[in-house]
Amino acid sequence: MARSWILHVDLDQFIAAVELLRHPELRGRPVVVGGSGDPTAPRTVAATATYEAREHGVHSGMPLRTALRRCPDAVFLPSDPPAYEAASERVMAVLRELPVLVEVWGWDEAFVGATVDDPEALAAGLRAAVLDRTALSCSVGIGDNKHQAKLASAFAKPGGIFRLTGENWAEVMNDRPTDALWGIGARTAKKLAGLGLRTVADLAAADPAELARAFGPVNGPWYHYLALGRGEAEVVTTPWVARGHSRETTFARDLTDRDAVAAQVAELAGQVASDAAAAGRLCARVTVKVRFTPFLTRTRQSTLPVATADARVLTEAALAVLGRFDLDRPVRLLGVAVEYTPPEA
DNA sequence: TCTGGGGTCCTAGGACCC
DNA sequence: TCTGGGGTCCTAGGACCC
Repeated sequence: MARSWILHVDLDQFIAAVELLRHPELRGRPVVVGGSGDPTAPRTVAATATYEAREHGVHSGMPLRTALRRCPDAVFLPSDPPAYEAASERVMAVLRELPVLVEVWGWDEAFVGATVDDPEALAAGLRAAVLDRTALSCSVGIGDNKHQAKLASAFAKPGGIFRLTGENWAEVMNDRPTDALWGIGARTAKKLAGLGLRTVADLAAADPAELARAFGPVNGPWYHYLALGRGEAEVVTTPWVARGHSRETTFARDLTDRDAVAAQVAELAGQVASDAAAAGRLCARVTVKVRFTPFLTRTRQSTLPVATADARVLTEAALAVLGRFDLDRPVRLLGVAVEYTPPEA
């Protein structure tokens, strides 16, 4: 009997796979992608690493200098976001040609909604179509909702299909730590453990009211809901409307000069303004972010009297916000973020 | 492992208003 | 004048995700 399913399509090693299509001679070699491709650049991290590089202990998020130490034979490639964006669009276009609902969820993943008898057959069809048309491999998770489908695709990697529904949820998930759930990370897992809740089963059996006291009225009950295997089940096909936008830069060497700091903030504000104008959006609020050495991050924000995408106005506002910081320590990062007004109807 | 860049949503406290 | 209850907006920070 046909019923509705949520599938999560997750491209395998997406960035690395795109790079290997462009550089087939590197197949089988350890490859690390990140920054401008210079592994000696400080304060630069890996966007991804191939399985061959992972065997040497390299992983995404690792400083390139560390990756170079661990795997001196690795090939280091610069990150090329426009290429990944283009590859992503080709994949999503393939999915949209199929008789399913498609909700894009970032560069390398999408949720698919369909009503079918045999979801494994649909998943195999999606995988084959993507591989045939783009030469990229993906894994597919099948669930009753997005949360289950998302976890299922991770179990399916690489290049497989896995079904996680209400039927096998407890069997598959109950003994796993709480941070196996999508939306519970290391910090929350630790706090849960402090309450004696270590596994998904523990959390599923917990009192939502007690969780609300510890984590807030929305988050607490939400964690309980996740532990039961529940989640959003509606596939939204309308394009995502960004809530805001930001630009930030980590400097290879700390900034200590006030004027240099102000100049960088003005530069970032100008970029954000032109991004907003290009997107046809207005900015309602400006936030300046300063990361001091060592790694102490502070933000200050202000609501604009009138929403705008005017570069001069945004730059002045950002500089005024910057003026509220104590710039008494070396600065390693500066950022400017804006919150958009909802788009005109 | 001296720790990127770009997002989203929630929380808590205070201001302010009726 | 020893003092309620609620609603909304603003700000700073935290957590999580890719």
